[in-house]
Amino acid sequence: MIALVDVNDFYVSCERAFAPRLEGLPVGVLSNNDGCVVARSRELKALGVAMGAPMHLLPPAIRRQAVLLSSNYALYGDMSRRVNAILAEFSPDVEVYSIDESFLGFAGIEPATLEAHGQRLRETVRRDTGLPVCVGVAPTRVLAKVANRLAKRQPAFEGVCPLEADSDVTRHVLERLPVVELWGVARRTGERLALMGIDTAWQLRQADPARIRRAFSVVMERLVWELRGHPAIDIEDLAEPRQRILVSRSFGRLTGEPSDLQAAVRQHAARAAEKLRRQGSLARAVQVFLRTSPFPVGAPQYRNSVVVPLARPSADSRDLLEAAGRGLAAILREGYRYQKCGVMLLDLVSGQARQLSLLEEVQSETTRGRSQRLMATVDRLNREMGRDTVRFGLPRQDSPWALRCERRTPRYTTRWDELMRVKTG
DNA sequence: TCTGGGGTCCTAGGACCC
DNA sequence: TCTGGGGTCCTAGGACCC
Repeated sequence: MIALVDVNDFYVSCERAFAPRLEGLPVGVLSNNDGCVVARSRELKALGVAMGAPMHLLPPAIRRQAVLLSSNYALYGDMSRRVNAILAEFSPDVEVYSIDESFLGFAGIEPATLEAHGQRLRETVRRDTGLPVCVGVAPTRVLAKVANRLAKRQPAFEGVCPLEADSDVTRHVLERLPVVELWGVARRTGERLALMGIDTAWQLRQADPARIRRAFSVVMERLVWELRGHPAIDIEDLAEPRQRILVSRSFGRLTGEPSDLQAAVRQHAARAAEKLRRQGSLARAVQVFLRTSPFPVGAPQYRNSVVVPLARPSADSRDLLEAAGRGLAAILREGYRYQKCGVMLLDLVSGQARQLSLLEEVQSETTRGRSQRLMATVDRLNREMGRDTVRFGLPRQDSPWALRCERRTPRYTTRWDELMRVKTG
């Protein structure tokens, strides 16, 4: 059996764990730039605020009533690590799926004790972190997702719901579950399934896998098997290095200044390079993209991207920034007001098992060693002394592309200075 | 004035080769 | 005048997730 453990309204629950006065209030957490609502408490959902609703379009009455906070990723990331450390005590086999969800192998646990095991897990997480979690247990990941949803919505389960592959309960549940509520089915696929007369999860389970594969893809076929209780989905091992690394941001306000874009692209490239080195990889190409805002009606639109191959695989910020700068120069057009740009590192290879190319041999061991030591020093200084202690190029004060986050709560668990301010201020 | 960010997988179709 | 066909590799873009 597989358990899916999921923190209820994760970002909101993290905020509440440190500010109990938020309990019972309609609370929302906003995306970068305080743009959209990306997490909602039960009370905020009840007010009709949709996931992803743009903040500036919320009715004034709701904005007055609700507590809307900027996102505090340092806090959420740290809380997530704490939760997973606890989960590891309940299973030797934890797959971290996202910041607020993990799959646990529950093999070898007596079916009769599954529920009690799940309840102990819930209580431990609650006691040690203050966060509420729900647990769904089933033979496959897709069914565990369904079970988790039940655990969350039906109070009778008290947060833990086991679901067998073949039972009257399972059939009853799947018959009432719209197919678009399933993990892996969204609007587009839902529309096409509806044309085939498939509206519920149960109908999809009963469909012919070969037919589903022809009409859609192997992904959808696996979903059918999973619904029947046959495991067909492997989750990527999160210990595996990423295949691409992306850093992108919307600007705090639109800008057409080439120097703004250059500064932003350099910063994104530097951040991406840090992520690259953290996972011990080298990149063979750098992609740069930019775009105008799709929202203002009538404003001229432009979006473009370019891939710049590197002469040799590199994790040196100087190489990556240089390539990103060339890429930007190739696609930047004047006369537009840009909303977003980003840098993606592609074609990643392991730093150890790197293949030597002819070109690469030209670079001496000495040069390579020097580059690695320099980058290691930069990363260490930034880690120990704070982000941006060392950076490439000149900092700019008050740049238009700086993020807005006016409503962020203190980083309680990772910054002493901010914690002290809470206590004394 | 203000509309997120970072990933994955899969497929279609073009480029290229013989 | 007639202008192949099949295989492989790669990339862009679609769809989805949290």
